[in-house]
Amino acid sequence: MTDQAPDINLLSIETLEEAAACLKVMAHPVRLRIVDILMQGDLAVHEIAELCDMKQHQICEHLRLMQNCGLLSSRRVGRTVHYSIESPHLPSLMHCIKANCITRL
Amino acid sequence: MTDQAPDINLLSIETLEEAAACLKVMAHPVRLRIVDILMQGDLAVHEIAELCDMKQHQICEHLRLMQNCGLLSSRRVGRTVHYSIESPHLPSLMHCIKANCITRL
DNA sequence: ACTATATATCGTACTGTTACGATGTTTCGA
DNA sequence: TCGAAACATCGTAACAGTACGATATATAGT
Repeated sequence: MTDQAPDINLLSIETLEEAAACLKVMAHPVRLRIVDILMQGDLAVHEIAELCDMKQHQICEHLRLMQNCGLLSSRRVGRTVHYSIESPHLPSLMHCIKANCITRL
Repeated sequence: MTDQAPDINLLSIETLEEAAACLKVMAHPVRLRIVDILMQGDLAVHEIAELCDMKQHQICEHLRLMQNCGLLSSRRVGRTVHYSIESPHLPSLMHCIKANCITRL
């Protein structure tokens, strides 16, 4: 005989997958740094690349990934493209990550 | 000539990687469900597996992963093993995830 | 028009994650 | 001590994420 599992409120599969997908996007050191940088002001791709000490095309891909999720937005300024925080949730999420994911969660 | 990147406070690589590793662990729908369940009370592996509608050995691996990170702890009770939240940061992180990663971040 | 700068994309190789069946270990009760 | 239940681990196959060089597109200045 198997004991019955207790009654518990479950989040729906869709909700869980949505949250997991969001966390997956944030679960990369370079993308965390990009968000942290953009929270201090909008910047062009080559400036972000310089601050991250990485090739531009790598930064591009991380930016594209985050833009596709609605986390970031971009606007062209002459030859450069400036990225900025788009999601209003992103700063509070970032603060929470700093508060809870660092020095051994 | 390349314009200089502005002066900006950067989180260290170690900090970023630590935070990313923590997020990676949470970035899975089943593991989110397990944490959500355990926040409502400690349970045995087979009960968690039943609630998640998954095989025991899959749940075991997710539990082990989270226990190895210090997120969960376990104690044996007769034939069963009960898992519980170990990290004091986990509940607040979970609340933040629910608040900021759902319905399109 | 031509060139240099800035950004974006593509194909591919590499690496890590996840699922799954099979097998091993621990504990309880007959 | 034997069998069943509960939990854990292993090997492997499938899959996703990442990095990298090469290449493409867009813009400004000459």
